[in-house]
Amino acid sequence: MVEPLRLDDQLCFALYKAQKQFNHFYAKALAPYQLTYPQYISLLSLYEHGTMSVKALGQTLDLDSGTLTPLLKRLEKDDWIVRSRSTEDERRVDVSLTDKALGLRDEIFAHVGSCMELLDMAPEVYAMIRGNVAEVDSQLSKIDDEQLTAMK
Amino acid sequence: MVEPLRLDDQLCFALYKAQKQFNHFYAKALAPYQLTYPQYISLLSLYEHGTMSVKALGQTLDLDSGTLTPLLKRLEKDDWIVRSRSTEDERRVDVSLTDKALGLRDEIFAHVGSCMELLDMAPEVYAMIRGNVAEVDSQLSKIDDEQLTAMK
DNA sequence: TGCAAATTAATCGTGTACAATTTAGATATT
DNA sequence: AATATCTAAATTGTACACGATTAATTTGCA
Repeated sequence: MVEPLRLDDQLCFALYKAQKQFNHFYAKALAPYQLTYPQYISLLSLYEHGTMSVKALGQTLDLDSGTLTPLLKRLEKDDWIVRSRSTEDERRVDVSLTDKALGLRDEIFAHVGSCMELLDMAPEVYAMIRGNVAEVDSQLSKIDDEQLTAMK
Repeated sequence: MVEPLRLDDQLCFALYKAQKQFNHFYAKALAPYQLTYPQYISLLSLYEHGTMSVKALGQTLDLDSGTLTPLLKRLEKDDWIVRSRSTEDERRVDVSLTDKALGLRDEIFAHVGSCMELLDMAPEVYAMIRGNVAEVDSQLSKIDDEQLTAMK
């Protein structure tokens, strides 16, 4: 007597689909700048924190060097960022914004901001849902890997 | 005077991170069965709807053949599904579950169900958040691609 | 000082995603 | 029937994601 798992009842699936919709939304919104969503949030983090090591950037985005290294190389090729080996600690690679990136900052913020208005959602509702989703993230992160693997 | 976009204020980023946490959760929960999350939801849809064409399966998951074809080939190699060219319409490929998949159905549902309890979230809260996220998905899907590209 | 342990990026392999193209088969129209 | 149109799946190319490994440095400590 096992409860069947229906796809549309599940939070994971709702998140999975919504995240893909956002990806599509940003693909269109960012098309003028030839940026993907992961590239865009990398720039957002750099706008917010300034020059950072790959490690530090990865911590703000929950991404490791296996994802970031090729992504940052593409951003560098398109002149959004510069990667440079730190002189004080040769293990580190510092990522900094180019003049192009700094110059386009306000324009990108304004453009994305106005695209966002098409979502037509009240700020309080938006913030509430964001908080709920962040809470789910937080709860999931508390689950120990061992708890899950020991389950079997 | 442009409003700066802070990463942690944004719904898209909360969704992005929560979805990745769920991926990690399912990677561990599904490890005994050697299934990835996209493979798992493909099986869920087949458990729910029975044999389906690649097209129909893709419609339930919002995925196209570019993603599904290689994924289904892997599921077939591991004896979860069988792909067979339809006789009535030779363009179609029908996907059906194997005896292994049908035999493990209840066990998988029970196992994932008990892993899910570790999330420790009240059913009403879970359902409320799922509904909110689905609503965001729905709102995003209403935005015309032209509206966005015309924005520039 | 000298060397083991820890840290940081980069690399490699596997598995999605998705736009765009191709191929084959079905359907509609003349 | 012949051709154009449409449809389904596969293929190709680009870009993440992430676990695991490797290489180069730095740090801790005997």
